[in-house]
Amino acid sequence: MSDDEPDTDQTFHHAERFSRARAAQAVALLEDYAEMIGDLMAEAGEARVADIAARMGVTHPTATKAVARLKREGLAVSRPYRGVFLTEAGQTLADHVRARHRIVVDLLIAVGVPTETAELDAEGLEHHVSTQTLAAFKQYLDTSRRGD
Amino acid sequence: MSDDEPDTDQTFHHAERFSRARAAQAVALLEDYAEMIGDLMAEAGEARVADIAARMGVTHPTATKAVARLKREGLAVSRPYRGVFLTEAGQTLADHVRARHRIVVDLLIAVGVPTETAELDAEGLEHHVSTQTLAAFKQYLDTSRRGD
DNA sequence: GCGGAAATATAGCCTTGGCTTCATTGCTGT
DNA sequence: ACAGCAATGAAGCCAAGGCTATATTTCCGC
Ligand SMILES: [Mn+2]
Ligand SMILES: [Mn+2]
Ligand SMILES: [Mn+2]
Ligand SMILES: [Mn+2]
Repeated sequence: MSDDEPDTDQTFHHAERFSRARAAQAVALLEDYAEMIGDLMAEAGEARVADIAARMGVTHPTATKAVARLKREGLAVSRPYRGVFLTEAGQTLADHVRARHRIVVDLLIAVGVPTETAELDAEGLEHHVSTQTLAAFKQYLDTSRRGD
Repeated sequence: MSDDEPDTDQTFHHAERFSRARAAQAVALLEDYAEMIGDLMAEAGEARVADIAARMGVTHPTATKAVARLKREGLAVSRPYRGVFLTEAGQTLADHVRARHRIVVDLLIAVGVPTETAELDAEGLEHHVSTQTLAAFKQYLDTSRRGD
């Protein structure tokens, strides 16, 4: 700084903000994989690595690596050459993520975003929506549905 | 899949969505650094690595590496032991990112998110807001400001 | 002018999350 | 029963983005 630091606390707030965004991003992949594995189990009865990879738009080894991380974090289990299954914790996460995803899409649509665009943007957006923001979204959808 | 692939195109749409989210994330850091360097130049007349690192909440070598990537992408220039400067392209990006950031914060507040929370979440959210969504946000803010 | 402190650069390490290539296993049809 | 193909696993490469530790340069006060 050119002068004697009149903005030390502002700098701190900036740092805090970026730090939170990085933290959110760090769990984004786990969230998406958990949600998707839950979807596949519900739709097809099982979640195979090949299906996971296809839906994520990545190669099988990449999906396998992600599954390994899920297992390490206690969110999934799997036996060699068998499918992938969510643990209790994984299922809970999947359900939460799915619900949040839907609310984010609905809010985007409610404020005028085209449906297709809302679906696309929500996939990245959702991971940065805090519980407070999610609550505000719910409230908004509720009151705007009621009184129109 | 258990049966003969009735959802091939749905799988494709999923993959497309995740692919877009990954692409957005890949440029998020460049966007934040560009915006911040622009801010520092406007506020202090120059952007030093130490200040950039402090605001990003990161160590100096990390900031230096990010600046190296900015230079590689043609968004910034710098001479050893001197400050960092945005190129024409970098300045354009910074301005665009700053404007988008503000609109995202404003929209969050407009739908009922507490101000402080809006500031925090926007830092991560913004990078996944497409031009279509941004346009919808602008429109919403405009009409809700006009007719209340 | 110079010496010490602060800023900057450099080197090297780690994890994440992509990829390709190749080995191994499972499944399925004849 | 088994041959061959599909699915999975294993190994190893790369870039991004974080870190620590150390070297170098600049700057400022005296
Ligand atoms: Mn997502
Ligand atoms: Mn999602
Ligand atoms: Mn940001
Ligand atoms: Mn921002």
